[in-house]
Amino acid sequence: MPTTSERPYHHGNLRTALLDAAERGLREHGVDQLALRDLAREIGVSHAAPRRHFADRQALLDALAETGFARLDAALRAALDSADDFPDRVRAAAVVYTRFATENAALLELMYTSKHRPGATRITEAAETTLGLLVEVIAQGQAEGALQAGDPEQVGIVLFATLQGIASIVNGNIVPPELLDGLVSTAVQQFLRGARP
Amino acid sequence: MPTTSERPYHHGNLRTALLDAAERGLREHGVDQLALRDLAREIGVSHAAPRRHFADRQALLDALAETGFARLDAALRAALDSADDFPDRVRAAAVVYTRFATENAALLELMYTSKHRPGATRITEAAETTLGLLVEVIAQGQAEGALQAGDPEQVGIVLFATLQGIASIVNGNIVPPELLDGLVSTAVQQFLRGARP
DNA sequence: ATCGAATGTTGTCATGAGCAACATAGTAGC
DNA sequence: GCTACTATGTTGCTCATGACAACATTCGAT
Repeated sequence: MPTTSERPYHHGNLRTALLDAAERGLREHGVDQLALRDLAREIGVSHAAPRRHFADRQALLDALAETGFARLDAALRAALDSADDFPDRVRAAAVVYTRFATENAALLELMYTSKHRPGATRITEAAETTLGLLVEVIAQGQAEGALQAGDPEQVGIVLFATLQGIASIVNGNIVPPELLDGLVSTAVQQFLRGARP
Repeated sequence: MPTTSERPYHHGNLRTALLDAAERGLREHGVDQLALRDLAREIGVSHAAPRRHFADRQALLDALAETGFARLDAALRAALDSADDFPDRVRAAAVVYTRFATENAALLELMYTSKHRPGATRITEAAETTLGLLVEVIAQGQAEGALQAGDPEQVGIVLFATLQGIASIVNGNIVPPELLDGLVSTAVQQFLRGARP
């Protein structure tokens, strides 16, 4: 623990401060504008200080992506836990996912592009975990007889893809944000119709 | 026409050469690695030459995105033209779109992120045109009675989103590319089931 | 043939990433 | 307490790039 309170001259938790500032910057100005040096300036440390916590810029971005998945996961789990009915679970997951994805557009993009590069296994794993949540929902739905039997992976991925796609085109301004709720609702409805026995 | 043969010293069509080189670079090394100076070097012009054709780096990226939409559009139209049956049209569009999207992953990302910034109206329009193709297919399907009535926009967007989402997660390595065809096929099947009268 | 518009070139600046050498602050062992 | 040792920050470089300005060359219309 820090000695007194304010700035122990070793800042205390630069890493966290960097991540916080980075997320704000990401949200407000986009990835491209995110400069390690800016963060350092904003926080009040020297331009090389971040390097002690993140090997390079990409490492910071990867860390952001990782926490992004963690938050998304938590939100999804919470939503799923408070819905018992199967269609309700699908709806809840859809709403929470698309909401997160549109409210954290830049972060989401990071989450889905940080992984291209080899070595970002933790991120890929995080993404798979999230996807796994949906697949589980599907599997339960099949077990309950609400869905036709079949590979829950396939079906879950398609559902996931639809949500991701909706978020993607809304974030891309191809479609106005006002349509979001309606689209999600249409998608869920069609999904339930298309996948029932 | 050039004076002799090789390099008219005014290169002839730097713009095209830049776009070509840029697309290769994009495909091979990603957007982040795409440097105007590299392109200039590769082509053999001075580092400031590109500026005559693209006001800044982003302008080049925007142009790339625009040609991307044009190519995608052409591919989609061709596919749609050679399919008469309604389900076939949906299948064809789905296959062509996802194929293009996965074979031009970096370009696609560009196409969907260049538009965030204000002023990229031409790109947004291009995206809307592409989306319009799908909406048309849906409208026709409804007219043929193959789909339940409803707002073709809503339905078309959802279909589009699903395809875009599938491409997105494949490109993001969240699911292996081998699954692509199966996913597309599942998605189309479910769509047709979910949206029929 | 001449003049103006396109198109390229050289040179410069500001900025940011990455690295290394050094400084300081906590911490563990004695 | 004192002395390493380690973690964390700082200063000061190098390098690459984007953006810009001033200048050069070529092309095309009159």
